[in-house]
Amino acid sequence: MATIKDVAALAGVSPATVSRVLNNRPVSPTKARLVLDAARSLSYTPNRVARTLRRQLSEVVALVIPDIENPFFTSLARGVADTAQEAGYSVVLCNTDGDVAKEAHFLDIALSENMAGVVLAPAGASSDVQPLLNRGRAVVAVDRPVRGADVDSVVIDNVGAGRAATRVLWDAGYRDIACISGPDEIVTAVDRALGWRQLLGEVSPRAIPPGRLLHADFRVGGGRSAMQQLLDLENPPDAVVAGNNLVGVGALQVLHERGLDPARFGIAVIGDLPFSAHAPADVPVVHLPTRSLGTTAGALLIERIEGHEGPGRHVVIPGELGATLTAAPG
Amino acid sequence: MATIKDVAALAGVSPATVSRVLNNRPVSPTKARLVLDAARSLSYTPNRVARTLRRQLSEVVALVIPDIENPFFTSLARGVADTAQEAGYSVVLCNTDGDVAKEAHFLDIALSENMAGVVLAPAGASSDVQPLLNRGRAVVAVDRPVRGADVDSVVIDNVGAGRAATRVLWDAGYRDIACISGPDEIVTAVDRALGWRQLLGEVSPRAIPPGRLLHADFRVGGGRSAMQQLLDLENPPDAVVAGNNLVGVGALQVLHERGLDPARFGIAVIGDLPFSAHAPADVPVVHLPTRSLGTTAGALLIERIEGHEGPGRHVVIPGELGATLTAAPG
DNA sequence: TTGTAGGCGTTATCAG
DNA sequence: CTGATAACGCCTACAA
Repeated sequence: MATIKDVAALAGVSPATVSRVLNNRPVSPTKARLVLDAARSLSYTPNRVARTLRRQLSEVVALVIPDIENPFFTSLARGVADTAQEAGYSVVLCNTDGDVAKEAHFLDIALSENMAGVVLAPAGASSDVQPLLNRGRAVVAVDRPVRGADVDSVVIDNVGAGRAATRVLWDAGYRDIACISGPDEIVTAVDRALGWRQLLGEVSPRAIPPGRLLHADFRVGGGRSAMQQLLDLENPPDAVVAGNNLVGVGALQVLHERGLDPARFGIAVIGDLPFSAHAPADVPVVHLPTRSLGTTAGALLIERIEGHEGPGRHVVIPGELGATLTAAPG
Repeated sequence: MATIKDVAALAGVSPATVSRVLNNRPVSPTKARLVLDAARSLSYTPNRVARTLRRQLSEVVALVIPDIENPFFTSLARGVADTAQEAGYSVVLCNTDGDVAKEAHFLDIALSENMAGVVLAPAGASSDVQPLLNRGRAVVAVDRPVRGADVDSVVIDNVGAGRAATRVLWDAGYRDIACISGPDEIVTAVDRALGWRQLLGEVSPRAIPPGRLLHADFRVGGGRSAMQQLLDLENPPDAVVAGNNLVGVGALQVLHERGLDPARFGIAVIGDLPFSAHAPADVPVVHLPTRSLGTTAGALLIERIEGHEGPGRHVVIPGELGATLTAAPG
């Protein structure tokens, strides 16, 4: 592998001059040309490890997410990558699998690899980003805030999303609306359930019957078992709000397996149904602009990397009622 | 940030000894304890950049894929990550978006970051992995082979998958079976179409009518427009083989929009339908063991990293006829 | 504008 | 078993 010295030797200049050319520092055009030619003929690539060691900062940023198989996060990832790449940073993706230990591991790697920044979609109740912050690294939380640290965050208006999903069912005439939300240590799940409860409190004089709120795993399997549980009740509800996209898929599977038509047993989903192969008409969806979530987080991160100081900024992005067909023409 | 020197000073030993303790080299138990305590109290983390610079090899491997939003690849990614992590390597994911330039960029990063290896799902017709190989880095191709370089590869039996999908339709009684495959510069697409053509040639005396093979984009949109095109023919086919999972989703969307029942207009999909919210009965699927694809590729990569020499090994994994419901209970 | 030299944090070599 | 020292490849004062 060619080093900066090899290039210098071939070009007949000092390594410092080569470095200057490569970093656009003032160098005489003659020598610049010499260096460029030499570099090309040796197919020289600067060693990023050495550069990072010296500069104390790499041009890589990490995006740490809890579930790479959830389209919510992959779409978000696209957003982050677009923004970061435009600013000259490469994004590497780290999948924590919802495991706080793995998350800690990746945060540690980001630190000790001298990465410029981290966009973190926290896996659990708390994440230790303090070492990163102490070293002056840029950190942005996305989807869920990071507790105990004043970092920028970009989140969905989850209460609003919960309200919207519930309202659409109420307006359609359903009067006993259950809610399958996520684990109660996840704030997004709590907030969406809160929105559901709020809206019902406003529109309905009656108290919510018991057993109407379920905390499921935020995955297909969680949605399935919760839905089964609801349908097996003595007096099942007549509609349900699915707390996220995967829960929605699971719930729809169960409805379909039991021969229940989504147009009769009401269902509204918070988050777009991924790769839906069927028409949207029957299933109202609160569209969550995941891509924007990502681009916004990416933009905040870049600003921090470029030196923005000050207290944490908190962006809340609203969802909007829309159709199911997200993976549609394109 | 604490360095190895700080730890050495606090423990009253030399940096070399600290390094030895941290790397499990023979050190007297007394000093080892001293070092460990000092390290803990300074919450010392070895600087990976420096370590990598010195060792010329990091403990990170890259997984380079063309479409992070395709569940085929995210599932594969899980497989690679599992295997690699077990062997002590961290996996970072690089999304090329099907863009050869981006792919080249990430390969370059892998090289100049001294990553231990790369699992590559090639984006296009050719990928330049030679610089990696020249430096002795481990490289494994997955999903598609890398042309012009003798690297290990793990691929699906695409011809077999094409045959299986076609056969199930033929056996169900369909006699005019079209095929929507992918771009003809992608070998997986070509092979699946080949399987389709092969099987029809064997079972049917008649020639295939014109316009029955379409090369679409391997995404939902591609499946949609191809399906529309087929249905708009003067004499449309009575069944179709969808060349991959996303094309299958697109084709099913169009069928549904036009009120065509998949049980009457036949469709078989190569690859599991992601997040299907409906019952599998109507849509036969050739299940592709993506996770195994990933774990196998990961295993080959680790072997190479650990020093395995010799010519490229080529693993072909068969698909199997199965049900749609992949995101089901669990 | 250019070159020399030192150091980023770690590990490997070589004495002791 | 342990310590001093050089080197990994690069960048950046400092000096010329």
